[in-house]
Amino acid sequence: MGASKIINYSEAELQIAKFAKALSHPARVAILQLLIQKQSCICGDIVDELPIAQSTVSQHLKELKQAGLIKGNIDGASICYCVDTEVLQTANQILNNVLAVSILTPTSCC
Amino acid sequence: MGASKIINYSEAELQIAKFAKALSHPARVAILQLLIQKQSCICGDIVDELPIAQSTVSQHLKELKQAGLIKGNIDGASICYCVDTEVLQTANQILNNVLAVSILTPTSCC
DNA sequence: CCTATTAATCGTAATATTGCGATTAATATG
DNA sequence: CATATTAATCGCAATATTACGATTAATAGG
Repeated sequence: MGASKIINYSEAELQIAKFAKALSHPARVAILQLLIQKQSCICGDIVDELPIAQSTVSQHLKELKQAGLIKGNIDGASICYCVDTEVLQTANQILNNVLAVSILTPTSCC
Repeated sequence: MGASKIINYSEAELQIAKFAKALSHPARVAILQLLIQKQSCICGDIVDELPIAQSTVSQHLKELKQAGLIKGNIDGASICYCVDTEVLQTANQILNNVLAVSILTPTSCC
């Protein structure tokens, strides 16, 4: 079955998987980077910057939004997207927590 | 098409996407955590710890291995898996680099 | 040599993702 | 009001992922 089994995963595990999934496609990483690099929010400029169709970009933005990584504000006819800094920091922290143990104990055995 | 378009993504973008994809499933996050928590490498114990079939666990391990996050050493009949600490640190650093700009500029606009 | 044990791989089915064109809804502008 | 512009959504096709049982290959132990 394609669906992931409904198993008792911890909140942290689910959170990490959710954030990771959002970043699991280079196009979404590129979009996120664009949103970060531009100081002010860019809107549909992403379509011009990347060689991807408008509908596809919109879909990727939707996924980034659902993962909570970005926010969108209506601004006239266009929509202004930008990064949710707090969420990004939180995501980074959760990941750091998971990796922390491994960083503390350099080489385990292999 | 399900395949991602072959587009000029940067090395960093592709790396992040690759690592993120490896962590984009809670089962793989759980497996990675198990490998980190146990000081010594555990082998097939993962199957006992998680409510997932052996073949499925093997598949997840393969993906973590292909992403370069874990290593596997043959140890008799069983195989000893463990985390590649250096790679994890590198992955974390690359991610931090991407998020750094966003953390420096707190709220952009929305 | 025979038999467990361990873990990879194969085959298959169900579902998810990706990508795009076309359409739609909403706001701006003349 | 008519018309552009912007971005979401729908529908579809191609492909990827997930999960599992069954099988296979390899080693350990008697």
